Amino acid sequence: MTVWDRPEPPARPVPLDRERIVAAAIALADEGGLEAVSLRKVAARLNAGPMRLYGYISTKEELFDLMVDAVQAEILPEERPGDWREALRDLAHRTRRTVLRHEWLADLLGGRPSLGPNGLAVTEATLAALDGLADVDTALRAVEMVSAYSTGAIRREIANLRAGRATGLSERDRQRAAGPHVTRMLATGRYPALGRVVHDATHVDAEESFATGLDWVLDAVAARLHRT
Amino acid sequence: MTVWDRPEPPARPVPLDRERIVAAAIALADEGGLEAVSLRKVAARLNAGPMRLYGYISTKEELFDLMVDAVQAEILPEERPGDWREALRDLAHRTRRTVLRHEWLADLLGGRPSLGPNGLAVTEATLAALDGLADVDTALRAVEMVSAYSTGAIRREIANLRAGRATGLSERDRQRAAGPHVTRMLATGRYPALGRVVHDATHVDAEESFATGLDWVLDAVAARLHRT
DNA sequence: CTCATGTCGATACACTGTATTGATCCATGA
DNA sequence: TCATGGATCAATACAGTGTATCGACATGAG
Repeated sequence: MTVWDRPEPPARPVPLDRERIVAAAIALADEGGLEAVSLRKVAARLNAGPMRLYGYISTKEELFDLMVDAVQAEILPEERPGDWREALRDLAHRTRRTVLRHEWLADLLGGRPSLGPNGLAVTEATLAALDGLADVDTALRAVEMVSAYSTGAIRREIANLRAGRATGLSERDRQRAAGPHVTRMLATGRYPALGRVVHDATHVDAEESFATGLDWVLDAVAARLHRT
Repeated sequence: MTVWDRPEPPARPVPLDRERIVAAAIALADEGGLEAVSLRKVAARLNAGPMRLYGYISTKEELFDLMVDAVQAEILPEERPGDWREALRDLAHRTRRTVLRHEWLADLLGGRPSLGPNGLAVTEATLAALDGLADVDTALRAVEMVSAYSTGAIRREIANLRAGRATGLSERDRQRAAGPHVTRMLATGRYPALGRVVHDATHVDAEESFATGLDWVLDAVAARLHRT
């Protein structure tokens, strides 16, 4: 058997690690949303068979967990501002911007506890902002409230954004015209208060709306802090 | 051809409507979570072929929308309490209890705008609570903030509940021991504030935690109302 | 050089949402 | 009364999913 008869040995498989796998999955999700992430496509992007991934993760959910933790690194600020209020505000806005960069994050954030290193670091940073300003119980309550508001508000923002994209209307148009369906519903007269709002509310862009709500929430925190 | 040769005519198909379809889907979701809802299973529960459903809905997402709207009826109170604060609190707690009855709702609520009749009715009821107490802009901001907090907090509660069920630990144990993984992470010393909280925080059950956070949020609303 | 070990990928399975297609029914017009 | 048109429904089909199983093969030890 000469060299010419023998086939080349199979290419040594590309070395793999979780980081590479997660990066590929995130790239897919950034391009086509969460439903574009399939184990087959992730593996294909790494020149590997689908089953190869099961050495590094044991379920697709675990891949999602890793993805969330990876992008949560983008939330962490380099330096902590001195003021607690500024720190909390900054964290909330960084979270929002991160989700805007990775819209699929809205589908996962809050869906499971974030126990990865970066997820814990975000919680740590939030708690640290209130360090020494309140007893642990108050601080915990405050952090939970702020993050509940943030994730809820961000999720709605993304939902509206997607809905707007689907109907092809701009955000402004959607609030006013609200689409033929909502217009018809309002015409029934069964939603008077809602009708007034749709008709009279002054439009504010999403970031400002988020910021205002956040300010209210932070006011609530401030009230409890100073009471101590 | 005698009667004996001819087969019986095929059973007239069971009449179908969206209500029946949605009810079947909700039953499936209540039993086995959202991922237990497949068009095939829903159809089977109604003695119909899968394709039959496409006369009533044109996509699975639409079925989800209908499911959400259907259970949102459970949120609406029979009578509106006089006090705005009581009204908002009641709506939030009703939302929470509804999600606890239908855990899958946590995965959908906030994921898309709720534009069905009941979804709009919930928004209407929330807005109506503040009617005449503030200008439309303030009222809208308040409603958005309260509902962002509610959905965010409820979603986290369900997430924790599921995680606890998965590890078999009770809610109390999870907060203290937090599982071997978190214990190990805390031992690294990289999360000092978090460590203090896990160690020192007094345990409160989920409902009380939700109620407290909600009170803070409502305080923030009150502050803006009286300012007018 | 041989053998055991453990890793990798092909195959397979049960299942998904949905498009297409063909049969079967009812209501209508002649 | 019969034929015909149109609608309704079920069967089949397809491309894709997550994951279990298992055979082959390269690599390290003896």
